[in-house]
Amino acid sequence: MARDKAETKARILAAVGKLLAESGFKSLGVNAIAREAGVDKVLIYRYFDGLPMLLRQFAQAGDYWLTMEALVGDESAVEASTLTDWMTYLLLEFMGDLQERSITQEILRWELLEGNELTNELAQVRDQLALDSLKFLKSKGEFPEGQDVPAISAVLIAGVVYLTLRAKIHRTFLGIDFSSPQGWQRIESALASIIQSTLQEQECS
Amino acid sequence: MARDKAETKARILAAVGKLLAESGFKSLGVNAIAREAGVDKVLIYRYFDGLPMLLRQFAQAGDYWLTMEALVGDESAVEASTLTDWMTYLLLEFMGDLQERSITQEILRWELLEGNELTNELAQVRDQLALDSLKFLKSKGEFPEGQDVPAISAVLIAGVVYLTLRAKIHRTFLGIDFSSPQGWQRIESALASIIQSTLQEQECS
DNA sequence: ATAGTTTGTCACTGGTCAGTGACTTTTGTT
DNA sequence: AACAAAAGTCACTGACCAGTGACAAACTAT
Repeated sequence: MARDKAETKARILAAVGKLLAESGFKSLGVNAIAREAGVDKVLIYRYFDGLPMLLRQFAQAGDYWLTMEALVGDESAVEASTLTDWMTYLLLEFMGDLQERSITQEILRWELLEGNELTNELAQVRDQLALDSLKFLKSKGEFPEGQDVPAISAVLIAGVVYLTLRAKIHRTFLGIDFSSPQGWQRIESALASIIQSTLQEQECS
Repeated sequence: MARDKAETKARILAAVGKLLAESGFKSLGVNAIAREAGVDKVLIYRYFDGLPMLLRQFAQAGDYWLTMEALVGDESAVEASTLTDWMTYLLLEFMGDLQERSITQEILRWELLEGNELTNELAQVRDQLALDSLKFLKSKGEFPEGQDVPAISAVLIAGVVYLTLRAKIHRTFLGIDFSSPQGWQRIESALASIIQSTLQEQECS
Protein backbone atom coordinates (compact mmCIF):
# COMPACT_ATOMS: atom_id res chain seq x y z
CA MET A 1 0.00 0.00 0.00
CA ALA A 2 1.17 3.49 -0.81
CA ARG A 3 2.38 5.31 2.24
CA ASP A 4 -0.04 8.17 2.32
CA LYS A 5 -1.37 9.25 5.67
CA ALA A 6 -4.09 11.48 4.25
CA GLU A 7 -5.29 8.75 1.95
CA THR A 8 -5.35 6.23 4.77
CA LYS A 9 -7.31 8.53 7.02
CA ALA A 10 -9.77 9.10 4.22
CA ARG A 11 -10.14 5.36 3.69
CA ILE A 12 -10.86 4.88 7.36
CA LEU A 13 -13.48 7.61 7.41
CA ALA A 14 -15.06 6.21 4.27
CA ALA A 15 -15.15 2.77 5.84
CA VAL A 16 -17.11 4.15 8.78
CA GLY A 17 -19.75 5.50 6.43
CA LYS A 18 -19.92 2.35 4.37
CA LEU A 19 -20.24 0.09 7.39
CA LEU A 20 -22.86 2.31 8.96
CA ALA A 21 -24.96 2.38 5.82
CA GLU A 22 -24.63 -1.29 5.05
CA SER A 23 -24.43 -3.17 8.31
CA GLY A 24 -25.55 -0.72 10.95
CA PHE A 25 -23.84 0.49 14.06
CA LYS A 26 -23.92 -2.90 15.75
CA SER A 27 -21.01 -4.11 13.72
CA LEU A 28 -19.14 -0.84 13.86
CA GLY A 29 -15.98 -1.72 15.75
CA VAL A 30 -12.32 -1.01 15.39
CA ASN A 31 -11.67 -4.38 13.81
CA ALA A 32 -14.51 -4.12 11.31
CA ILE A 33 -13.51 -0.61 10.26
CA ALA A 34 -9.89 -1.59 9.74
CA ARG A 35 -10.93 -4.66 7.77
CA GLU A 36 -13.30 -2.66 5.58
CA ALA A 37 -10.72 0.04 4.97
CA GLY A 38 -8.03 -2.52 4.20
CA VAL A 39 -5.85 -0.96 6.82
CA ASP A 40 -4.27 -2.08 10.05
CA LYS A 41 -6.37 -1.26 13.05
CA VAL A 42 -3.47 0.20 14.94
CA LEU A 43 -3.63 3.15 12.57
CA ILE A 44 -7.07 3.98 13.88
CA TYR A 45 -5.54 4.46 17.29
CA ARG A 46 -2.60 6.36 15.94
CA TYR A 47 -4.42 8.70 13.59
CA PHE A 48 -7.70 9.14 15.44
CA ASP A 49 -6.85 8.17 18.98
CA GLY A 50 -9.53 5.52 19.16
CA LEU A 51 -13.10 4.96 18.06
CA PRO A 52 -14.80 7.82 19.91
CA MET A 53 -12.50 10.40 18.36
CA LEU A 54 -12.86 8.78 14.96
CA LEU A 55 -16.62 9.05 15.26
CA ARG A 56 -16.37 12.67 16.28
CA GLN A 57 -14.30 13.39 13.21
CA PHE A 58 -16.75 11.47 11.05
CA ALA A 59 -19.59 13.48 12.54
CA GLN A 60 -17.95 16.78 11.67
CA ALA A 61 -17.73 15.93 8.02
CA GLY A 62 -21.40 15.18 8.33
CA ASP A 63 -24.07 15.96 5.83
CA TYR A 64 -26.92 14.24 7.52
CA TRP A 65 -29.90 16.49 6.93
CA LEU A 66 -31.04 18.69 4.18
CA THR A 67 -30.50 22.35 4.83
CA MET A 68 -33.02 25.14 4.86
CA GLU A 69 -31.08 26.43 1.91
CA ALA A 70 -31.80 23.28 -0.08
CA LEU A 71 -35.38 23.23 1.11
CA VAL A 72 -36.44 26.74 0.34
CA GLY A 73 -33.43 28.25 -1.30
CA ASP A 74 -35.58 29.28 -4.18
CA GLU A 75 -38.89 30.07 -2.63
CA SER A 76 -40.50 31.00 -5.87
CA ALA A 77 -39.99 27.45 -7.14
CA VAL A 78 -42.25 26.08 -4.45
CA GLU A 79 -45.96 26.12 -4.93
CA ALA A 80 -46.99 27.08 -1.48
CA SER A 81 -48.57 30.20 -0.17
CA THR A 82 -50.20 29.66 3.16
CA LEU A 83 -48.66 28.62 6.44
CA THR A 84 -50.42 25.28 6.08
CA ASP A 85 -49.00 24.70 2.62
CA TRP A 86 -45.50 25.51 3.76
CA MET A 87 -45.59 23.30 6.81
CA THR A 88 -46.93 20.41 4.78
CA TYR A 89 -44.27 20.99 2.18
CA LEU A 90 -41.47 21.08 4.73
CA LEU A 91 -42.61 17.95 6.54
CA LEU A 92 -43.09 15.89 3.40
CA GLU A 93 -39.75 17.02 2.01
CA PHE A 94 -38.16 16.09 5.30
CA MET A 95 -39.72 12.65 5.14
CA GLY A 96 -38.73 11.99 1.56
CA ASP A 97 -35.20 13.13 2.23
CA LEU A 98 -34.82 11.02 5.34
CA GLN A 99 -35.85 7.91 3.44
CA GLU A 100 -32.83 8.31 1.20
CA ARG A 101 -30.29 8.80 3.95
CA SER A 102 -29.20 5.40 5.20
CA ILE A 103 -26.47 6.76 7.40
CA THR A 104 -28.74 9.27 9.05
CA GLN A 105 -31.31 6.57 9.70
CA GLU A 106 -28.68 4.41 11.26
CA ILE A 107 -27.51 7.18 13.55
CA LEU A 108 -31.11 7.82 14.55
CA ARG A 109 -31.43 4.15 15.48
CA TRP A 110 -28.27 4.47 17.49
CA GLU A 111 -29.63 7.52 19.23
CA LEU A 112 -32.45 5.41 20.64
CA LEU A 113 -29.98 3.14 22.38
CA GLU A 114 -27.28 5.46 23.61
CA GLY A 115 -25.77 8.85 23.20
CA ASN A 116 -22.36 9.24 21.61
CA GLU A 117 -20.33 11.65 19.55
CA LEU A 118 -22.28 10.94 16.40
CA THR A 119 -25.76 11.05 17.82
CA ASN A 120 -25.10 14.25 19.70
CA GLU A 121 -23.83 15.97 16.61
CA LEU A 122 -26.81 14.75 14.62
CA ALA A 123 -29.30 15.81 17.26
CA GLN A 124 -27.81 19.27 17.44
CA VAL A 125 -28.01 19.82 13.70
CA ARG A 126 -31.52 18.38 13.61
CA ASP A 127 -32.78 20.66 16.34
CA GLN A 128 -31.22 23.63 14.60
CA LEU A 129 -32.95 22.69 11.37
CA ALA A 130 -36.27 22.37 13.16
CA LEU A 131 -35.75 25.72 14.83
CA ASP A 132 -34.97 27.37 11.52
CA SER A 133 -38.01 25.77 9.98
CA LEU A 134 -40.29 27.08 12.68
CA LYS A 135 -38.82 30.54 12.31
CA PHE A 136 -39.33 30.33 8.58
CA LEU A 137 -42.91 29.22 9.06
CA LYS A 138 -43.56 32.10 11.40
CA SER A 139 -42.56 34.41 8.59
CA LYS A 140 -45.23 32.84 6.43
CA GLY A 141 -48.12 33.48 8.74
CA GLU A 142 -49.03 33.79 12.37
CA PHE A 143 -49.43 30.54 14.25
CA PRO A 144 -53.03 30.00 15.28
CA GLU A 145 -53.77 30.92 18.86
CA GLY A 146 -54.04 28.15 21.37
CA GLN A 147 -52.01 25.76 19.25
CA ASP A 148 -48.55 24.75 20.39
CA VAL A 149 -47.01 24.47 16.93
CA PRO A 150 -43.57 23.31 18.15
CA ALA A 151 -45.13 20.50 20.15
CA ILE A 152 -47.35 19.50 17.25
CA SER A 153 -44.31 19.51 14.99
CA ALA A 154 -42.44 17.35 17.46
CA VAL A 155 -45.20 14.74 17.42
CA LEU A 156 -45.40 14.67 13.65
CA ILE A 157 -41.65 14.58 13.11
CA ALA A 158 -41.31 11.87 15.72
CA GLY A 159 -43.99 9.90 13.92
CA VAL A 160 -42.27 10.30 10.58
CA VAL A 161 -38.92 9.25 11.99
CA TYR A 162 -40.36 6.22 13.74
CA LEU A 163 -42.27 5.02 10.72
CA THR A 164 -39.22 5.49 8.51
CA LEU A 165 -36.92 3.59 10.83
CA ARG A 166 -39.40 0.81 11.39
CA ALA A 167 -40.27 0.37 7.73
CA LYS A 168 -36.73 -0.82 7.07
CA ILE A 169 -37.25 -3.77 9.39
CA HIS A 170 -40.94 -4.67 9.24
CA ARG A 171 -43.28 -4.39 6.32
CA THR A 172 -46.37 -3.35 8.21
CA PHE A 173 -47.41 -1.21 11.13
CA LEU A 174 -50.97 -1.11 12.42
CA GLY A 175 -52.13 -2.81 9.28
CA ILE A 176 -50.54 -0.31 6.94
CA ASP A 177 -48.17 -1.77 4.40
CA PHE A 178 -44.99 0.26 4.13
CA SER A 179 -43.47 -1.85 1.44
CA SER A 180 -45.81 -0.32 -1.08
CA PRO A 181 -45.99 3.29 -2.24
CA GLN A 182 -49.69 3.22 -1.37
CA GLY A 183 -48.87 2.83 2.30
CA TRP A 184 -46.59 5.85 2.27
CA GLN A 185 -49.16 7.73 0.27
CA ARG A 186 -51.66 7.21 3.07
CA ILE A 187 -49.17 8.56 5.59
CA GLU A 188 -48.47 11.61 3.46
CA SER A 189 -52.16 12.31 3.12
CA ALA A 190 -52.66 11.83 6.83
CA LEU A 191 -49.86 14.29 7.60
CA ALA A 192 -51.23 16.84 5.18
CA SER A 193 -54.67 16.40 6.61
CA ILE A 194 -53.48 16.76 10.20
CA ILE A 195 -51.56 19.93 9.44
CA GLN A 196 -54.41 21.38 7.50
CA SER A 197 -56.99 20.70 10.19
CA THR A 198 -54.80 21.75 13.05
CA LEU A 199 -53.37 24.98 11.72
CA GLN A 200 -56.55 26.23 10.18
CA GLU A 201 -58.18 29.02 12.11
CA GLN A 202 -61.48 27.87 13.43
CA GLU A 203 -63.79 30.73 12.85
CA CYS A 204 -66.97 28.82 13.41
CA SER A 205 -67.58 26.74 16.48
CA MET B 1 -29.71 -25.06 45.16
CA ALA B 2 -32.86 -27.11 45.40
CA ARG B 3 -33.23 -29.43 42.45
CA ASP B 4 -36.44 -28.15 41.02
CA LYS B 5 -36.77 -27.94 37.27
CA ALA B 6 -39.91 -25.81 37.33
CA GLU B 7 -38.32 -23.37 39.74
CA THR B 8 -35.17 -23.18 37.68
CA LYS B 9 -37.10 -22.51 34.50
CA ALA B 10 -39.02 -19.79 36.28
CA ARG B 11 -35.78 -18.23 37.51
CA ILE B 12 -34.42 -18.20 33.99
CA LEU B 13 -37.54 -16.57 32.59
CA ALA B 14 -37.52 -14.02 35.38
CA ALA B 15 -33.89 -13.24 34.66
CA VAL B 16 -34.76 -12.47 31.06
CA GLY B 17 -37.33 -9.92 32.21
CA LYS B 18 -35.02 -8.38 34.76
CA LEU B 19 -32.13 -8.04 32.36
CA LEU B 20 -34.35 -6.60 29.66
CA ALA B 21 -35.80 -4.01 31.98
CA GLU B 22 -32.53 -3.04 33.61
CA SER B 23 -29.81 -3.37 31.02
CA GLY B 24 -31.58 -3.62 27.70
CA PHE B 25 -31.41 -6.22 25.02
CA LYS B 26 -27.80 -5.51 24.15
CA SER B 27 -26.56 -7.41 27.15
CA LEU B 28 -29.15 -10.15 26.84
CA GLY B 29 -27.04 -13.22 26.17
CA VAL B 30 -26.95 -16.76 27.40
CA ASN B 31 -24.12 -16.02 29.79
CA ALA B 32 -25.76 -12.94 31.27
CA ILE B 33 -29.08 -14.69 31.76
CA ALA B 34 -27.48 -17.66 33.48
CA ARG B 35 -25.44 -15.35 35.69
CA GLU B 36 -28.48 -13.29 36.63
CA ALA B 37 -30.59 -16.36 37.33
CA GLY B 38 -27.82 -17.93 39.39
CA VAL B 39 -27.98 -20.97 37.20
CA ASP B 40 -25.63 -22.79 34.89
CA LYS B 41 -26.03 -21.74 31.32
CA VAL B 42 -26.16 -25.28 30.09
CA LEU B 43 -29.63 -25.49 31.59
CA ILE B 44 -30.81 -22.82 29.20
CA TYR B 45 -29.91 -25.13 26.35
CA ARG B 46 -31.37 -28.18 28.06
CA TYR B 47 -34.66 -26.64 29.16
CA PHE B 48 -35.28 -24.12 26.42
CA ASP B 49 -33.15 -25.36 23.58
CA GLY B 50 -31.25 -22.11 23.24
CA LEU B 51 -31.90 -18.39 23.37
CA PRO B 52 -34.43 -18.08 20.53
CA MET B 53 -36.73 -20.65 22.06
CA LEU B 54 -36.28 -19.11 25.48
CA LEU B 55 -37.33 -15.77 24.07
CA ARG B 56 -40.34 -17.30 22.40
CA GLN B 57 -41.41 -18.78 25.69
CA PHE B 58 -40.82 -15.46 27.43
CA ALA B 59 -42.92 -13.74 24.81
CA GLN B 60 -45.86 -16.08 25.33
CA ALA B 61 -46.06 -15.27 29.00
CA GLY B 62 -46.13 -11.69 27.84
CA ASP B 63 -48.18 -8.91 29.27
CA TYR B 64 -46.76 -6.09 27.26
CA TRP B 65 -49.71 -3.86 26.50
CA LEU B 66 -52.80 -2.87 28.29
CA THR B 67 -55.91 -4.63 27.05
CA MET B 68 -59.09 -3.12 25.71
CA GLU B 69 -60.67 -4.68 28.75
CA ALA B 70 -58.47 -2.67 31.08
CA LEU B 71 -58.90 0.43 28.96
CA VAL B 72 -62.64 0.54 28.63
CA GLY B 73 -63.81 -2.37 30.73
CA ASP B 74 -66.10 -0.06 32.57
CA GLU B 75 -67.16 2.46 30.02
CA SER B 76 -69.31 4.35 32.44
CA ALA B 77 -66.25 5.20 34.50
CA VAL B 78 -64.76 7.14 31.64
CA GLU B 79 -65.81 10.67 31.02
CA ALA B 80 -65.96 10.63 27.30
CA SER B 81 -68.84 10.87 24.98
CA THR B 82 -67.80 11.84 21.50
CA LEU B 83 -65.54 10.04 19.10
CA THR B 84 -62.96 12.76 19.63
CA ASP B 85 -63.06 12.34 23.40
CA TRP B 86 -62.67 8.62 23.14
CA MET B 87 -59.78 8.71 20.74
CA THR B 88 -57.97 11.25 22.87
CA TYR B 89 -58.62 9.15 25.94
CA LEU B 90 -57.32 5.99 24.31
CA LEU B 91 -54.16 7.60 22.98
CA LEU B 92 -53.26 9.32 26.22
CA GLU B 93 -53.91 6.17 28.23
CA PHE B 94 -51.74 4.28 25.79
CA MET B 95 -48.95 6.79 26.22
CA GLY B 96 -49.14 6.82 30.00
CA ASP B 97 -49.17 3.07 30.11
CA LEU B 98 -46.24 2.70 27.77
CA GLN B 99 -44.12 4.98 29.92
CA GLU B 100 -44.44 2.52 32.79
CA ARG B 101 -43.51 -0.57 30.81
CA SER B 102 -39.73 -0.83 30.69
CA ILE B 103 -39.75 -4.25 29.11
CA THR B 104 -42.14 -3.23 26.38
CA GLN B 105 -40.04 -0.18 25.64
CA GLU B 106 -36.97 -2.32 25.39
CA ILE B 107 -38.62 -4.71 22.98
CA LEU B 108 -39.78 -1.77 20.89
CA ARG B 109 -36.17 -0.60 20.70
CA TRP B 110 -35.17 -4.03 19.66
CA GLU B 111 -37.83 -4.06 17.00
CA LEU B 112 -36.12 -1.12 15.33
CA LEU B 113 -32.95 -3.11 14.89
CA GLU B 114 -34.09 -6.58 14.00
CA GLY B 115 -37.02 -8.90 14.09
CA ASN B 116 -37.02 -11.83 16.47
CA GLU B 117 -39.39 -14.01 18.46
CA LEU B 118 -40.09 -11.31 20.99
CA THR B 119 -40.61 -8.41 18.65
CA ASN B 120 -42.89 -10.39 16.39
CA GLU B 121 -45.08 -11.43 19.28
CA LEU B 122 -45.18 -7.86 20.55
CA ALA B 123 -46.02 -6.45 17.15
CA GLN B 124 -48.83 -8.89 16.68
CA VAL B 125 -50.45 -8.06 20.00
CA ARG B 126 -49.95 -4.35 19.39
CA ASP B 127 -51.59 -4.46 16.01
CA GLN B 128 -54.50 -6.42 17.42
CA LEU B 129 -54.93 -3.84 20.16
CA ALA B 130 -54.91 -1.04 17.61
CA LEU B 131 -57.43 -2.88 15.47
CA ASP B 132 -59.73 -3.40 18.44
CA SER B 133 -59.38 0.24 19.37
CA LEU B 134 -60.36 1.39 15.93
CA LYS B 135 -63.35 -0.94 15.97
CA PHE B 136 -64.33 0.39 19.35
CA LEU B 137 -64.01 3.97 18.14
CA LYS B 138 -66.18 3.22 15.17
CA SER B 139 -68.89 2.17 17.56
CA LYS B 140 -68.68 5.59 19.16
CA GLY B 141 -69.28 7.60 16.06
CA GLU B 142 -68.75 7.58 12.35
CA PHE B 143 -65.28 8.54 11.16
CA PRO B 144 -65.35 11.82 9.30
CA GLU B 145 -65.37 11.47 5.54
CA GLY B 146 -62.14 12.02 3.72
CA GLN B 147 -60.04 11.29 6.80
CA ASP B 148 -57.95 8.13 6.90
CA VAL B 149 -58.31 7.51 10.63
CA PRO B 150 -56.10 4.41 10.69
CA ALA B 151 -53.28 6.29 8.99
CA ILE B 152 -53.68 9.26 11.29
CA SER B 153 -53.63 6.91 14.26
CA ALA B 154 -50.49 5.30 12.93
CA VAL B 155 -48.71 8.65 12.74
CA LEU B 156 -49.76 9.66 16.24
CA ILE B 157 -48.97 6.31 17.81
CA ALA B 158 -45.61 6.26 16.04
CA GLY B 159 -44.92 9.71 17.39
CA VAL B 160 -45.83 8.70 20.92
CA VAL B 161 -43.66 5.60 20.76
CA TYR B 162 -40.69 7.49 19.37
CA LEU B 163 -40.88 10.28 21.92
CA THR B 164 -41.22 7.76 24.73
CA LEU B 165 -38.26 5.70 23.62
CA ARG B 166 -36.11 8.71 22.98
CA ALA B 167 -36.93 10.44 26.25
CA LYS B 168 -35.17 7.64 28.14
CA ILE B 169 -31.91 8.53 26.44
CA HIS B 170 -31.98 12.24 25.72
CA ARG B 171 -33.62 14.96 27.75
CA THR B 172 -34.76 17.11 24.88
CA PHE B 173 -36.17 16.83 21.40
CA LEU B 174 -36.73 19.83 19.18
CA GLY B 175 -36.32 22.09 22.15
CA ILE B 176 -38.95 20.36 24.24
CA ASP B 177 -37.74 19.13 27.62
CA PHE B 178 -38.96 15.63 28.32
CA SER B 179 -37.40 15.40 31.72
CA SER B 180 -40.08 17.67 33.08
CA PRO B 181 -43.82 17.00 33.35
CA GLN B 182 -44.38 20.26 31.50
CA GLY B 183 -42.78 18.83 28.39
CA TRP B 184 -45.07 15.82 28.40
CA GLN B 185 -47.99 18.09 29.16
CA ARG B 186 -47.30 19.97 25.94
CA ILE B 187 -47.25 16.71 24.01
CA GLU B 188 -50.51 15.59 25.56
CA SER B 189 -52.13 18.89 24.68
CA ALA B 190 -50.78 18.70 21.17
CA LEU B 191 -52.18 15.20 20.71
CA ALA B 192 -55.56 16.23 22.05
CA SER B 193 -55.55 19.25 19.83
CA ILE B 194 -54.59 17.27 16.74
CA ILE B 195 -57.30 14.70 17.31
CA GLN B 196 -59.88 17.34 18.02
CA SER B 197 -59.09 19.37 14.93
CA THR B 198 -58.72 16.39 12.64
CA LEU B 199 -61.77 14.39 13.60
CA GLN B 200 -64.11 17.29 13.90
CA GLU B 201 -66.61 17.54 11.09
CA GLN B 202 -65.99 20.69 9.16
CA GLU B 203 -69.42 22.08 8.56
CA CYS B 204 -68.29 25.47 7.48
CA SER B 205 -65.69 25.97 4.83
C1' DA C 1 24.86 8.34 3.32
C1' DT C 2 23.23 8.28 7.59
C1' DA C 3 20.26 9.20 11.44
C1' DG C 4 15.65 10.02 12.82
C1' DT C 5 10.94 10.09 11.99
C1' DT C 6 6.82 8.51 9.82
C1' DT C 7 4.03 4.79 7.88
C1' DG C 8 2.56 0.47 8.05
C1' DT C 9 2.78 -4.83 9.61
C1' DC C 10 2.55 -8.39 12.88
C1' DA C 11 1.89 -10.99 16.94
C1' DC C 12 0.23 -10.95 21.19
C1' DT C 13 -2.68 -10.18 25.70
C1' DG C 14 -6.76 -10.43 28.24
C1' DG C 15 -11.56 -10.35 27.96
C1' DT C 16 -16.34 -11.88 26.51
C1' DC C 17 -19.14 -14.70 23.94
C1' DA C 18 -21.97 -19.16 22.34
C1' DG C 19 -21.96 -23.74 22.56
C1' DT C 20 -20.55 -28.66 24.04
C1' DG C 21 -18.93 -32.95 26.40
C1' DA C 22 -17.85 -35.15 30.58
C1' DC C 23 -18.64 -35.22 35.14
C1' DT C 24 -21.09 -35.51 39.99
C1' DT C 25 -25.12 -35.41 42.79
C1' DT C 26 -29.81 -36.08 43.68
C1' DT C 27 -34.18 -38.28 42.98
C1' DG C 28 -37.49 -41.73 41.92
C1' DT C 29 -38.51 -46.46 40.58
C1' DT C 30 -38.23 -51.23 41.05
C1' DA D 1 -30.43 -51.79 47.89
C1' DA D 2 -29.53 -51.15 43.07
C1' DC D 3 -30.02 -48.71 39.13
C1' DA D 4 -31.41 -45.31 35.73
C1' DA D 5 -32.86 -40.89 34.68
C1' DA D 6 -32.96 -36.19 35.84
C1' DA D 7 -30.70 -31.95 37.71
C1' DG D 8 -26.90 -29.41 38.12
C1' DT D 9 -21.50 -28.45 37.87
C1' DC D 10 -17.29 -27.79 35.52
C1' DA D 11 -13.91 -27.19 32.10
C1' DC D 12 -13.11 -26.58 27.71
C1' DT D 13 -13.19 -25.01 22.49
C1' DG D 14 -13.14 -21.72 18.93
C1' DA D 15 -14.48 -17.23 17.61
C1' DC D 16 -14.51 -12.47 18.08
C1' DC D 17 -13.33 -8.21 20.40
C1' DA D 18 -10.35 -3.84 22.01
C1' DG D 19 -6.04 -2.48 22.77
C1' DT D 20 -0.68 -2.64 22.88
C1' DG D 21 4.35 -3.36 22.08
C1' DA D 22 7.90 -4.66 18.99
C1' DC D 23 9.35 -4.44 14.62
C1' DA D 24 10.29 -3.54 9.39
C1' DA D 25 10.11 -0.47 5.45
C1' DA D 26 10.21 3.98 3.50
C1' DC D 27 10.74 8.72 3.45
C1' DT D 28 13.28 13.22 5.03
C1' DA D 29 16.55 16.32 6.69
C1' DT D 30 21.14 17.02 7.63
